[in-house]
Amino acid sequence: MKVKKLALELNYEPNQRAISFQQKKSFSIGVILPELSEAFFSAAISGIEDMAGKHNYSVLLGQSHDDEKREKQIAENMKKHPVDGLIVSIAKNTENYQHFDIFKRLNIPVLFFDRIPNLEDIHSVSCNMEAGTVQAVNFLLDNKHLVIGMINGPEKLFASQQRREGYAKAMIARNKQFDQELVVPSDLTKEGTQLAMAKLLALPNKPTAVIVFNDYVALDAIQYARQKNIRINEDITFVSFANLPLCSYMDFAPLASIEQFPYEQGQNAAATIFSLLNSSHQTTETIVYQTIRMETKLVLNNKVID
Amino acid sequence: MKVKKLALELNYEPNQRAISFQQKKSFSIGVILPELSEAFFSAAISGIEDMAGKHNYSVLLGQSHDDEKREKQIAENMKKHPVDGLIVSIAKNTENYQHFDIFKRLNIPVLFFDRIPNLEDIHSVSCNMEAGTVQAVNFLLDNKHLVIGMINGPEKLFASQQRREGYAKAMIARNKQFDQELVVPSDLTKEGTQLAMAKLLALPNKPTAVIVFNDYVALDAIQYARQKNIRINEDITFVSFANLPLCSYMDFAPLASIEQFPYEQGQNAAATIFSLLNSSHQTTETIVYQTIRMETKLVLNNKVID
DNA sequence: CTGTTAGCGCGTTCAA
DNA sequence: TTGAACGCGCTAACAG
Repeated sequence: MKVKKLALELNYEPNQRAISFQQKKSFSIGVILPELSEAFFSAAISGIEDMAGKHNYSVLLGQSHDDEKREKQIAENMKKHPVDGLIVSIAKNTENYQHFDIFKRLNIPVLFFDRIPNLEDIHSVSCNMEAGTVQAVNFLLDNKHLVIGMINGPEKLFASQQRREGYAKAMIARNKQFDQELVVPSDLTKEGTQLAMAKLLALPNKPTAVIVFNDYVALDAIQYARQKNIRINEDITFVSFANLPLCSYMDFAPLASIEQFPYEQGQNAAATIFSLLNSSHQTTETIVYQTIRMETKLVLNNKVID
Repeated sequence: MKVKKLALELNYEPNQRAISFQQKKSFSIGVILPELSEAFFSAAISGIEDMAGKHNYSVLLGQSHDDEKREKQIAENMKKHPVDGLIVSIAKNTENYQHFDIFKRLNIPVLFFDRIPNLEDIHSVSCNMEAGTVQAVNFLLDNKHLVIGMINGPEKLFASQQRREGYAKAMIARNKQFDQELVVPSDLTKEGTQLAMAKLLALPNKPTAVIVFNDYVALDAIQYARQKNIRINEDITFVSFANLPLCSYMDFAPLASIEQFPYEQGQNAAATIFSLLNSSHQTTETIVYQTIRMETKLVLNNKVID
């Protein structure tokens, strides 16, 4: 107590750097995201940061710009720093995950988030996109749409596979025929999306509704359709993923969105990392891989002006 | 060379933690922002992160959610970590800057960014909002608008003072009368903005153009005007600040925006911090405070659909 | 030029 | 219960 009193008097402050060094802990977790300026990811990091704050942890940020090389370099940086845990949303072209192997060797947990590799022996937090797509299809079928198109993402993305899978399963579950031609991929650029939309419109059985990979893609698709004088959500109804907050200010936005709760997903990811950090203290021999699937929710875009 | 060879063989890797400890450097800079999910800030951090990467530095992120208490706590965290430098965009209600004083004592440079305190002895990177507002006023005057309203931000914000100042100066420079009543504040919430818009519309000399604090506020103002059956950019023209990328997808958005180049501003802020870090090595007796003002640019919102 | 050592600030351990 | 000493991994200073 004498020490404590004196410590306060001299306003002594422990040197965190020394503690980090000695404890072999940095009290920070790394987060690697493709693009911070996308609403989904900025909401996610917001959730991660808030949860980290609650655990008195800091967040080290890296942005891959969807570039595998940059992603590798950031991972390197995070390893050097080093972080106690890592949350990663992989770049859209990343197919090699070796640059995350070192973390396993160093006993630093890596948790994949949203954009997850299609692997078994990893920790992950993501949305159940298959179920989400089923929700979308059911919504459209319930609204008497018979021909449903889909503008999907790049085929190698796990998220694209899940959407396709959900689409097919939902149709079959409702005793409808699943037509391959109604699913067209986009590379997520405006041009790619326009091309995809053009393909759908050129089909003999032109769709009366389209499920789109995400809201950004939806806006491009809608823009293209309007240029072709198609009445949005009348001639063709759009349903999308993500639910951008700004959609409520738009006159022509998807009728409904599959909400993925990025903020909550981020919180969940961070919470999971912290639980892994704590459990890794114990001498658990076998690693139990956390695969957390969060449910999506179909929400109508409530237009403020109608 | 023998050592180097052996080091490679054993694939020895230096322990960054020990280096940090010994060198008293963490090779990371802290960034405190009010809200990451706002497009402006997410673009800014993108620029900061990219610049930091070039210097092999990491970015430690904190989000104040415009809460002074939270801001304080994050600053505390950053100090403990500790970071080598700090970039801060202050919360909108922060009026006390004492929680940043400790950094000065620790010889850790603090650079204020965009939301800057109205003080002399600080480093800062921000936009010249006064000049930006002059651009906006001139644009409107050139387009034959005689009565120009302004929905400003909270009056104690430096950014609000600058806009007001710019408005007044621009009018006087063009030999027009500056009418106080045409400047109404909003607390930046939707309700506050609607109230402000209502005030403007109730004036005897109703404005034919309105300069709005930022694009988010503009969208609320426009929404309110539309509900009153006012034709946007016909009955009343809107000019705003920030230039949200999604505006190009909207049918009713401000006619023009004062672009603030958040990404470049972020890069600039980071570059400035690094120059401060290097210069603080030398035994410079007197601190030269960096006050960097970046110029804005008026851009027309090019509608893709017209 | 090469090899050795002190010491950074903490927590832990061991001795008193 | 209290206090002294050690060692984490590195770099800088110093000695050979």
